[in-house]
Amino acid sequence: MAANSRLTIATHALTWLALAQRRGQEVLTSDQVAASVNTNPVIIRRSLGDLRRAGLVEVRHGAGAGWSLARAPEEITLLQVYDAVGGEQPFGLHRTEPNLECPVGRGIRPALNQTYGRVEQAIRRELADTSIADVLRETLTN
Amino acid sequence: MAANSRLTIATHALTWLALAQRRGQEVLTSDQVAASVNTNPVIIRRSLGDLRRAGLVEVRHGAGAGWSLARAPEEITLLQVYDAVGGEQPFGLHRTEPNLECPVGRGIRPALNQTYGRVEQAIRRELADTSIADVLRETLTN
DNA sequence: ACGGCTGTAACAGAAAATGTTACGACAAGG
DNA sequence: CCTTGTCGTAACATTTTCTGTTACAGCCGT
Repeated sequence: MAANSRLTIATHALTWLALAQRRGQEVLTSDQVAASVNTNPVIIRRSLGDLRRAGLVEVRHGAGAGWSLARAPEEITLLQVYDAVGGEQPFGLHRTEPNLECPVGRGIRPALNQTYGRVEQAIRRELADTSIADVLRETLTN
Repeated sequence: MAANSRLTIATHALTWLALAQRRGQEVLTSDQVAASVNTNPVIIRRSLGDLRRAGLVEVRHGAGAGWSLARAPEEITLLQVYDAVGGEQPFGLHRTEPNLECPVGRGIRPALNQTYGRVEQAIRRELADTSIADVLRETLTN
């Protein structure tokens, strides 16, 4: 299984920003976030860069720079994060085009796209139901 | 995106077996299935081997060997296929353990597991709603 | 102007999925 | 019982993707 962890990394960063904000810390640097996630600061800058383009976080440059949430944790859903970091399809179609001379090879891709589309919608519904505030609350109770 | 195509390959093979069966062809060899999927016969043997272990297909050895469905196409759901081929999680957790000295690093994995578990259940519900017979019908209308 | 931090390119490394070759095991049919 | 065609699986090659790392230019408070 090659599941990527981008949604996890981004959610972790946002949750950490939310907690820091609540504690009165205005901004966090990518080094500080990286220390919590336990990875390289560049990974964090890439991830938070995606979130900035989606309008979920703000960045300050220059001396005393760093990241902060662009809106309240209750207003950020995991679906927004998923879209921001480039949501991936759970299932891939054929890597090489199937044999179009076979009736199954010809028609199966649209048929599967239909089913896979329903799965994707189900995923989106679940992700839309969870906010960063929810994740932070759950995180602190564990 | 690294989505793997195992569910797609397995479903394609089953759909092709279902159509062949309806046409009166008792068994298909892995070469014949591979020709429709447009891949290597070994890939098909591996995939159908998973399905055989799950009781979804039967195999005949020796001369005149090949594969056939072990039950009616209406009785095979994509959820069974998903489980047979080793369903993968849509989202991965951190690759390296987060910093456990940080409250977020300590509690976020169980929190995310909870949300990711709900997503997984939603996926399973959708897959359970589609059978190979459904896929075959959709495939032939396209 | 200085210093600290972001933004991004470029490359290295690792991991996973897929594709390929090869060969032993097996069973139907002569 | 021997031939023939196919499965089962190991071993390896290839491709792709994700992650990690280094490096450096750009920005902006102080």
